[in-house]
This record gives sequence, structure tokens and C-alpha cells, in this order.
Amino acid sequence: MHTYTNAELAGIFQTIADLLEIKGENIYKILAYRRAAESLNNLAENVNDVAQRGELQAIPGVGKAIADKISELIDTGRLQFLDNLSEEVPLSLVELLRVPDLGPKKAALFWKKAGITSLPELEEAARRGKLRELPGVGEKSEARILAGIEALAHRTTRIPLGRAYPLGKQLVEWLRSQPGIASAELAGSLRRMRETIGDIDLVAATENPQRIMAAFIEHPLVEKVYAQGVTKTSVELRGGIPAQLWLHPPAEFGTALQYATGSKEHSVRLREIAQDQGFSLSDRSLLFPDGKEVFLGTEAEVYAAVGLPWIPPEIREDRGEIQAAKKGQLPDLVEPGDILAELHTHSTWSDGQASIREMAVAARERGYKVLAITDHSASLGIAGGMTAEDLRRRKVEIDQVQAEMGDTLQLLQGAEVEILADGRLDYPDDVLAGLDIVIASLHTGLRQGREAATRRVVSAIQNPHVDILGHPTGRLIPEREGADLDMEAVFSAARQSGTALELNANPARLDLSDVYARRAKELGIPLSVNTDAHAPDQYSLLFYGVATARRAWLEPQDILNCWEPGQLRAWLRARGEKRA
DNA sequence: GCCGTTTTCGGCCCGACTGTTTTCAGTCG
Repeated sequence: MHTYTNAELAGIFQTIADLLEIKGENIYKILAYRRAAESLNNLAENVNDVAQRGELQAIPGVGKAIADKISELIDTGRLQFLDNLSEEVPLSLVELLRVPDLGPKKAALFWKKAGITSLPELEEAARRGKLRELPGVGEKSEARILAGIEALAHRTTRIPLGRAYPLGKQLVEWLRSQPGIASAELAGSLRRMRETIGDIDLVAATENPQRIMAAFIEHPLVEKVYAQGVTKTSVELRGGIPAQLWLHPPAEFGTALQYATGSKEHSVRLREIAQDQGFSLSDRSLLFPDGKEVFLGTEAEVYAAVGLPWIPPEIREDRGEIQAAKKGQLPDLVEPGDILAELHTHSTWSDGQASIREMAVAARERGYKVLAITDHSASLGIAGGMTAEDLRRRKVEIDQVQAEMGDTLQLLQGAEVEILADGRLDYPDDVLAGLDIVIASLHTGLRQGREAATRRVVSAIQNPHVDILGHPTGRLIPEREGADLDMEAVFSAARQSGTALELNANPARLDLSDVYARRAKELGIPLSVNTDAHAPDQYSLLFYGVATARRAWLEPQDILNCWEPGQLRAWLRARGEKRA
């Protein structure tokens, strides 16, 4: 019995798809492997559990053949099919596909005609000018490949949302300010608000693309121009972030924006529906068999054309949104304005940079009705954690600020208490009982094994004083994976005790992830979207948390922070009474 | 290889751009 994470299995099937593609296998077979891999990545439940129940074929895109392969991997830790395949096609060829503009056909060519099987060999051949001797490869291609290899070496794979979004927004606003631009929007994974993005996609509507493109490549953020066309231009921004701008006439803006937003999988589904209804859908238009072409200026018209309501970009991932839209059952997604409470903040009593009063005033200005001050507990020395005595003194200050705020803002006495290495909490129960709200979080010992880490988190969840599990996995994007947790065990414990799970809004965390948060919702576990603000300006990070909550299909009733103060206090009180 | 209120067999999305080409193949999103 071998255990794999969903991502590991997905990676194996992606590799199989890559190898088959280099081999020149039927494209639809390859797509089937890719679809199965994508599906595994989107699966919130661990695939080992699904396998144990014998329900692998219930996973979308997994049929008998792939289900058998998953079972073989879990049973034996190996896959005969892959072993045989890699005898035929060297595994190391897969890394060539990471080079931009180098696909399976070129990889096969380099391998068969020049004996190249790895990235270093490819680089060497390109340097010596050997590639240009091959059919269909010229000097330009050779230079591009060399440049691509160099770019790979110093590119941080995917870009965190928090880094890309401000840049994207700046460019969109610049576009909108240009004369002759009818509209401009973010597109791609950035508009869908994925936690990391590959490049910044922009779409704008204009009748004068030449002039806009010319101005775009002169923008101060643009460092390099990869490719420039009339409808599409690819550039690299300062800091090595790739960006693309598509320009379309205003009449085509709807189809263009839909197309550029994706996801690819979502758009494939839309096109299938269009095909069924007897027309084809492209980024330009709807095309009917009699040659009639229909242009659509808004996305809503595109969706209406295939008989669907407009679908919010954040859920366009082919994770059931098309089916839900067909049935008129799209979720009523949470919006920033629905958030009435911030339940995870720090003040100068631990590692925050602002006083309780400053945090409270700023919260009131944002229109919040409830603010919890949740400073760190003592053992987190690096963050100036508070002793029980500190808590008593802080209470006096919170009470003072509360008196100043009157009934405009309700302050909650809280703490973010460490979950210690052995699973105990950093404050004794009688101290926890004296607080209005308790968040329990992991900050240390994240490299413990799966069993120990899970036991730790589960025991914190089961402590009746704990209301919210803070940033549950402890991951940091992009550099740290987070604790290796058996998430199903965590969910099951949370469901049983009614403990809420946090969706930490900091773009470096976004923890729980969209996939896990959606799973939690499905299980009826309450979620709490918080910024973990250490200063008033960090309240604005809420935007990223809400976006991720939307990706998780969360509605206001699923989130503590959207509840009216009375309902929230009643929930906290009820948990308090259960403790007593 | 997957999948089905048309189907268990025969489909499976579409177009732009680039480079190396005299009409197209490969890559990308």
C-alpha cells in the first residue's frame, strides 16, 4: 500500500501525457490523460480514500484504464505502463517541453535526429549552432530556444496573486485612460483570481489596435517584447513577469474577453454546448453553418447565446459551474461588502504595528461591526507572544477602546494561540475560557510527519475553547508547502466539534485553499475569512480572501464574518457554554 | 482514453502568430 498526494498522481499522468505526445500518440488519448490529471488536482478528497471505496471511476475523466493505473500505483508503488513507455521515450525529454515555443514535435525532432534527450544537451547543441541544421529549424528558432532555456533558469515558476494583481490593475487602468479604448479588463487566471498566475492577460476593445499596441510596448513597466502582432502582443514586465495584451473591435469584446479569461477547460465546455446547438464559438464571433457570423460585445451575451446565465470568472474552472448554471443553481457568491467582521488581527501587544485604538478606528472606517484582537500567545517568542498576565492588562485597554467606540464597533477579546509540538495549546483552559474568541494556529514544527501533524491539529480542533483553526495548513506561497496534514481527518474533526476553519486572506497564505474551502463548505463546516492584519493598511488584503472564497463557491451564510453581530456572538456564546 | 435526455461507437474547440516556408507545421492560450 503506497500513498500518493493528488498532486503527485496528477503529475504522473501529466508526465504520461507528455511522453505520449512526444511519441506522437493520438491527441485525444493525450487529452484524456491531461483531463484526468487536472481532475485529480481539483479533487479535495484524497484519492487514496476514493480508491479504498472503489469509486475512482466516479472522478470526472477517470475511466477504467486510468482507474486501474491509479490502483496499480497505490498497490505496488509502480506503474508498468509508465516503465514501458519510458523505455521507449526517455523521461528526461519531458523537461524540454518547459522551454517556451518548444512543443512535443520539436522535442521528438531533437531526440530522433540529434540524439538530444535532456535540457543541458539541448542547450549545448543550441550553443554550437547544431539545431539550425535540422529540418524546419532556423537561426531564429535556435536563438529563441537558447533564450528560453536561460529564462527558465531564473524564472520563479508561477507568480503569486498578490504580486501580479497590483501590476495587472495598473495596466488595465492605463489602458482605460488611453484615447480610443472602449473597454479594458484583466483576463486569464488573474481575472479568475487563482492563487498563482502564469502571466498577466489583458483584453481591450478598440478600433485602432496599431496605435494602442505601439503605446503598450513603450509602457514604463514593459521591459522586453516577445512578439508583437495587431491583435496580440506578448511582453515581459519588469521583474520578469510575462504579460499579454489582446485587442479586439468593441463589437467582439464579449467573445474576446470570455475566451481570454478561460479557464481553457471551462471554455471547451462552452464550445461543446455551442457545437450541440449548431454553431461554433471563437474569440471573434459565433459562426453558423450557413456562414452567418454574429458578434457579441458583452460576456453576458456570450453566455446567453449558449443558454446560460453569466458565470462569475472565479468559478470558471470546469468544476461543475456549467451544470449548476444550466440548472439555474449558481451560488450567490460572497462579495467584499458582505464582510461585517474581522476576526484575526494583531496589535502592538504582540507583533502588530498599530495600537488597538488604531486598529479599531480603521476597522470602523471600513464599515466593520465587529473586530477581534487576537495577539499571539507566549511561546511564539519571535512575535512577542503574550503571557496570561499580558492578556489581563490588554483587557483593560480593549475595554477602554470599546467604551470610546460605543455601539459603532464591537471589540472581541481574542488570542491566536499556538498549537504546541505535542498538540497542547499554549494557554491553559482557564485562560482560554476567559476570552471571547480563540484562534488556534500552527507556526512551528511544520515539518513533522503526516500522522504527528494531523494529530496535533485535530486535538486543537477538539479543544472546546478553540473557535477557529487559523491558516490551517501553514503554507506560504510560493515557497512553503505547509504541514503534511490528512485533511479529511481535519475536516471530520471540525465537522464534529463545529469548529470553524479559517480562509486566511493574506495572498502569501490563502489558506485554506479554494479547493479545501469548497470541501469544507460541502461538509457544512463554517469558514472564517480574515486578513490576519498586523497594521490597518492590511485590512485591504480582504479582497484576496474574498476572491478565494468565491473560487470555493462560498456564499455569505457559509462565512462567520458575514453573519450579523448578534448571530456571531450567539454562535461564540453557544460554543462557550458547551465548554463550561 | 473518456463519454452519452440524440449515441456503448465515433466523436472529442478554435484561431492567431511565428518561422521556415512557396502552402504549411508547430505552439500557444
